[in-house]
Amino acid sequence: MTDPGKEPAPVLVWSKDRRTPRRQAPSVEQIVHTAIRIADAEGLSALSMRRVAADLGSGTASLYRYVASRDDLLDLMIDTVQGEAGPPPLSGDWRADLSEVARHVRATMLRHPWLGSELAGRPALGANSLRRYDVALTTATALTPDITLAANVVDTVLAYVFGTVARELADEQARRRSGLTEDQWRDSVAPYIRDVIASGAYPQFARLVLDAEDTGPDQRFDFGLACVLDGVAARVGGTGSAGLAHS
Amino acid sequence: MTDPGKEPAPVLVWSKDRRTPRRQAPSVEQIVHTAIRIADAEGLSALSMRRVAADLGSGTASLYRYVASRDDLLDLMIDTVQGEAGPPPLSGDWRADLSEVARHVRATMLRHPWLGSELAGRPALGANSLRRYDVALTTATALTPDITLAANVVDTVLAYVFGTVARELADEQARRRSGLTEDQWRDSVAPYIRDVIASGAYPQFARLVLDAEDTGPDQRFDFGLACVLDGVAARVGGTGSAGLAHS
DNA sequence: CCTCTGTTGCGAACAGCGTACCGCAATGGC
DNA sequence: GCCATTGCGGTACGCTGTTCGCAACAGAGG
Repeated sequence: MTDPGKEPAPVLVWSKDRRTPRRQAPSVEQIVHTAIRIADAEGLSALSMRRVAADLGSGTASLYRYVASRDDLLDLMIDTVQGEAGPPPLSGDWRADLSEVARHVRATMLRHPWLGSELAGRPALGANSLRRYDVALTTATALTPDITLAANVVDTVLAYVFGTVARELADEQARRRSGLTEDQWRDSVAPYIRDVIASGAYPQFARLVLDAEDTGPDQRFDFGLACVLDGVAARVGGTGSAGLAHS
Repeated sequence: MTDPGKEPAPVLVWSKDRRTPRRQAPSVEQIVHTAIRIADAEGLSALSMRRVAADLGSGTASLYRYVASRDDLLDLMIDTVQGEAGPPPLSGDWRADLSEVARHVRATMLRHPWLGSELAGRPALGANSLRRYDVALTTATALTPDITLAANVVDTVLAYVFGTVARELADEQARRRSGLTEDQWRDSVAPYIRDVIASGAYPQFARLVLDAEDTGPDQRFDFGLACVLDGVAARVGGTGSAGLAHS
């Protein structure tokens, strides 16, 4: 450690190595895949440009040759992930097909827990997102030829799916952010919930916590989806376009 | 402007003023309100601890006497905003009341565009959020006494609301992030959409863009909400507990 | 084979972030 | 009028996204 970093001192020619063996170009796909891997494994907060570059073995600034900004990278990650499972086969039965689309979306979000928070503030205009949307629209046109109505149906179903899965993910996300283990987290939330119940200000919530039989997230999802599809069927089903009648 | 910021140069004793007149304590409420104002006006990206402190006229480090971290501040902001409108009056008609709750939630999210992205990754356990949830549960118990089922109903409705409004906000959020004006944004999106349609790969989406009559976000919201409530009524309405029958 | 030129990698620097430490000034009690 | 206590906030650390400009290479032309 003889006087580190004070004198640049032109090194002897023969002692300077060829820096790095000139890594091959990372390419956009590699960057995006690496970023997705990091976000999946360690959460969005661990996803920095420096980190991606390090995992790729390249310099940080090099990434900007392929991706304009971190924001663009996130958009690319989202769209890549939307396309990772092929489109589901369509049976022609609109209800089964829309269910399948919904389950697909949920599976994608659960596989990539960062999707929920990231998708919230962005319009999904990527090629894969659009393909998914187009498939969903196709299934809905089996219910009604009116494209406006079909879009309303698809939007309703997808909104339900997104909202539900976002809440499913919220707990795990918060725990991860806090850095606690699952047990520590439970032990830190439990006393608060106990106080909330003991306060008596939230009687129904208390009843829910104490009495409810937890049916598990899958059943909850299926229940809500069934409700939404029932409602769509009731409101759009028979008629061609009387769907906008109110309440 | 004589050589600004180059020489610290110990100032003469009599020229050093009493620094700052010792501002009064900011208090948690003031901090949270200031933060909300900044986020509402300039977006989440403009919300930094330094910025909040500056707007409050206090030192940055002082905030940490009242708020443990930026993350805690965000949680406090969320819960404050959830409580800013009193609970809606309950009529006893579950459908009208649940609609009212849904409209309330939407109004809150639209008033604070940052709520969408922030709420996505957090469980809402604050006092005001819990009160809202409790009110929603109460309205649902008018539909069914089964608390588990009532919670499923409420979760379904709220998931739809959250998902829909999140998408409503997404466009505006993206535009804001890009820093473009509304016109610039439109001009930058339009050619892409044109290309997408011209590609022919998304026929239904193309049909939607070209043929659909835009009914406006309010009507879209009401349509989806009516669907969800229809579905809930169909699945829970008459029976007491047969709600989990599938598909 | 050499040189010249366009492309690409990336070190270093910059502004700004959240947060921890701790000296110092103002305040309350005597 | 003095001192002990309190708590504000300047400063600093390590991190972030992003830019600039040079170094190193590839391929073409002589």
